[in-house]
Amino acid sequence: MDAMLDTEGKETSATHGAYRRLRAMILTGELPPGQKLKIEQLRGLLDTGASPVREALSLLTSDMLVERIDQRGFRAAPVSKCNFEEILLLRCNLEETALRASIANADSAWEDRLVLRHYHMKKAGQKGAHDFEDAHKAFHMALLDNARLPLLLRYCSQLYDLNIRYRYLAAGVSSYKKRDINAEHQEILDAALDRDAEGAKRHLLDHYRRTGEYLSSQMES
Amino acid sequence: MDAMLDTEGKETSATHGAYRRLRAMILTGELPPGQKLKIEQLRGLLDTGASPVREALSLLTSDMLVERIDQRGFRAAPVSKCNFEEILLLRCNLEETALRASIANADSAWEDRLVLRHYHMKKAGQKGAHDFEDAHKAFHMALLDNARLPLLLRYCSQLYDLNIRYRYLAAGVSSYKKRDINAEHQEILDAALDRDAEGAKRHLLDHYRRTGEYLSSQMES
DNA sequence: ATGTCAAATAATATCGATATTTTGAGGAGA
DNA sequence: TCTCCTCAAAATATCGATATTATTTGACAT
Repeated sequence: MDAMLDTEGKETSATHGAYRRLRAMILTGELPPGQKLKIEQLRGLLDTGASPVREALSLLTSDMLVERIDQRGFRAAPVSKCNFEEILLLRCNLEETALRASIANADSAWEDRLVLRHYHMKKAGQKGAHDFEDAHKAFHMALLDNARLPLLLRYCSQLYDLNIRYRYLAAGVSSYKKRDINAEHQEILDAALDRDAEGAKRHLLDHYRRTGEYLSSQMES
Repeated sequence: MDAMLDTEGKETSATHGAYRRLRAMILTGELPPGQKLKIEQLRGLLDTGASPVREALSLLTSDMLVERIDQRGFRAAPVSKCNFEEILLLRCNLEETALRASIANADSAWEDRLVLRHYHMKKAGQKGAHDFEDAHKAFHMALLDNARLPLLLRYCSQLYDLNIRYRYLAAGVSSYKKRDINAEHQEILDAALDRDAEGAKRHLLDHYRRTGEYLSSQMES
């Protein structure tokens, strides 16, 4: 009998809502690396109870976006060049494995999915849409998810998120899009559709390493 | 002024205590795969409040030992041959990377650590000590931790735990120790001390694959 | 006899409050 | 003047209770 105030009604549970919002704030840098995350402060910011905030922070700990310190609460995960380079290294390693397995399982349903994801990403990119990030991730995950290796996919997804956090922190998404990544994505897509594992892997890793060099160069802080 | 009842006093926080105990119960199979984990039931079992139990389950979700279902609570992660094989695959991939990086950074301090861990493991194994598992994991992690890649190490540790869960579920620890793993460990250690990356990797992966075949054969259920 | 709907039951998710721990400041002693 | 101890203030961790949500039971209609 609480008057059904949730007219927006998007979130199923307060915990999940807090999780998504905090996650977005950390990924975009709105909550800067290393910042102390006080329950009370966040409780006010998200206007919800302390329990959902606390549980959301716990969940973010698994994603390595939040660190828990002894009995002293939580803080946003710190960043470092070392950490960034490790993320890049692991992504190259794991995504190569996943991509090869995906291509090994290739079928026409997967090809259809790839083409669609790529199309949606291009469309979102042209409109400068807010959901380009989501479409971009969906395309990259679609490249990998035909491997049918859920643990591996989970790790790739985690590392992907950690990486775009660095992209946001370095310069925001705009400068990233200045480079012609359309051509790079097209190359990856074409190779995957040709079931050319070696070529797809090369294009994909080049794609990541190029972004990596760009970000690394901006990170002399 | 609560009379200082915690004479055992090992646990720093109720949450962490609940986490460790639940983790152990899931790894050993005391809480079988797929079982519904009701808060009330666990609250009684660990005699603590509902909040620590809830938070511990959240943390275990990150370790992929517990699954969260919609708004219907938690359950112990299910097992399958597929899942086991994926764990084995990822371990081989990730541990090879970590081991090579560890050896590339080799120094005498690391060698000392390795020798000590190996000695402790052997000692615990001879006595049939309860803490053989801990020593075994410590040795394997010591092989990898000189890579100084914390994310990678974390993944390896997670996968290690998921793997010993299958070992417990298949037969308990006893039958595993029947095989002569001492020789295998010695080969790995010697190759690592020789800074022979290729040999160490071969012995390590053989070690895992042999265990994997043994467990796979027992898993026609 | 069976399928469907509704009420009862059980479990979860959330809230408000308390107790414990940590942090910081200020004062006493060296 | 510096160090260490004590006390106050703030934040966290935990508990008990409530409201919300799912599940089951049972009755009724088909």
